[in-house]
Amino acid sequence: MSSEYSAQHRPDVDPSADPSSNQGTPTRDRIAQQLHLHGLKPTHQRVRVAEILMAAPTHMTAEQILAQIRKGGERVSKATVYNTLKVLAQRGLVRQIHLDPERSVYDSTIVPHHHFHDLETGELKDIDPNDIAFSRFPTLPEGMEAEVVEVVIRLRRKRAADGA
Amino acid sequence: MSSEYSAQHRPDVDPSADPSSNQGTPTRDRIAQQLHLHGLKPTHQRVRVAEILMAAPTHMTAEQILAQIRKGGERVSKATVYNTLKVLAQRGLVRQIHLDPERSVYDSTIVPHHHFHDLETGELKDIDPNDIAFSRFPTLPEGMEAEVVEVVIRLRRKRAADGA
DNA sequence: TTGAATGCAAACGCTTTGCACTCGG
DNA sequence: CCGAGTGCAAAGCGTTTGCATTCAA
Repeated sequence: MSSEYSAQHRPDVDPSADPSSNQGTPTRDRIAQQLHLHGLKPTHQRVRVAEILMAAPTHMTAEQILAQIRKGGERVSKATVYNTLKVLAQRGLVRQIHLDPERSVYDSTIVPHHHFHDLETGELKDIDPNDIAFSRFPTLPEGMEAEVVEVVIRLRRKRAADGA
Repeated sequence: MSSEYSAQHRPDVDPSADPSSNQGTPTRDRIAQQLHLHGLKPTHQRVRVAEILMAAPTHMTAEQILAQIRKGGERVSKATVYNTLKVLAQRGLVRQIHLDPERSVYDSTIVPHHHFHDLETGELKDIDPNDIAFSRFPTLPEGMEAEVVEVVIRLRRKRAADGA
C-alpha cells in the first residue's frame, strides 16, 4: 500500500518551535518535545501513540494504533489510546476525520487537505492541496465563514470495459 | 431554518415511472407508490418515514424522524425507523451521509451534491451543484474512477471584529 | 392465508468515564 | 511528593438483530 498519492508536505510542527537539539535526535525524543511544547506531559504511552501516528503522513484508527503498540510487546489500554488521540487532536497535533460512519481515523497531516477514499478498502489517501482548485464557489450563508473546505473523492475500481 | 441554500432539483423518481393516477393524489399515496415501485411493501410505518423525509429536501437523523412521527401520536419502534431508513437508502430513495462522527443523517436529495455544515448547530444545507466547479483536479490513482466527489464547507459564525 | 414487516429488548461496536493505582516533574 | 495520567471494566450512545406477533397483498 505505497502512498504515491500522499501529500508532499511535512506534517511536523514548524521547525522554529524546536530551537534546541533537533538535528541528531531520534524520533521518540522529538515527539516527546512536541508533546511538551503543546502542554502535554510526555508519558511513555502518549509518546508511543504520537510516534506511531506522526512518524509519517498516515491515517489510522484507534484500534490500528493500539494493535501496533501491542505488536511491539508494550502494554497500553484502549482507553488511554482513545484519550491520547482526543488530546492530541484538541491540541492540534493530529486531525480527526470521519468519512466512515463506523469509526474515526486520525490523520497526522494537520494542514487542511483533501482525500481520496477507496470505497472498497476504506483506505484514505491524501490529495495534494495544489491539485485542487475551484473556479466557482458558493456564496456562504450570511454571517458565516468557511472554517475548512474538504473535498472527498470516493473511488471505485474502474470497471474493465465488459462486452455489454 | 429556511433553506435558501437548498438544491433546486426535485428528489422524486422520474415521473415516467408513475404512469397511473398521479396528478391529484396526496403525498402519502405518491410515497406509497414510490415504495411499491422500488419493491418495498408500503406499510404504514414505512410510508410515514418516507413521507417525512421525502416531503421536501431535508437532512434528518433517525431520531428526528422518530420524534416527528411520535409527535403526531403514532407508534413506531426505533428499530423500524432504522431498518426503514437502511432499506430506503439501499433502494436509492434517500441517501445516507455522515459528516458528523456521532450520527448519520439521511438526505432526501439523492443526486450527488455538496453541503454546508454548520459546526455550531450541526445543521446541513445543500449547495447548488452549479455553484461549485473545479479548475484543477487531481489525477486519480491508476485503475480507479471517481464514484462521487463531495465537497463539505464547514461553517462557523463570523467573528464580529472585536476591538482587540 | 402467509410471508414480510414490526416491536421490543437484548446485543453490538466504538468511544467515554469512574475510580484506584502509578508515574513523571 | 502529588497531581496528572493510566488501566480496567462498566457505562453510553447510535445502530442492529432475534424472535414472537401483526399486517399487507
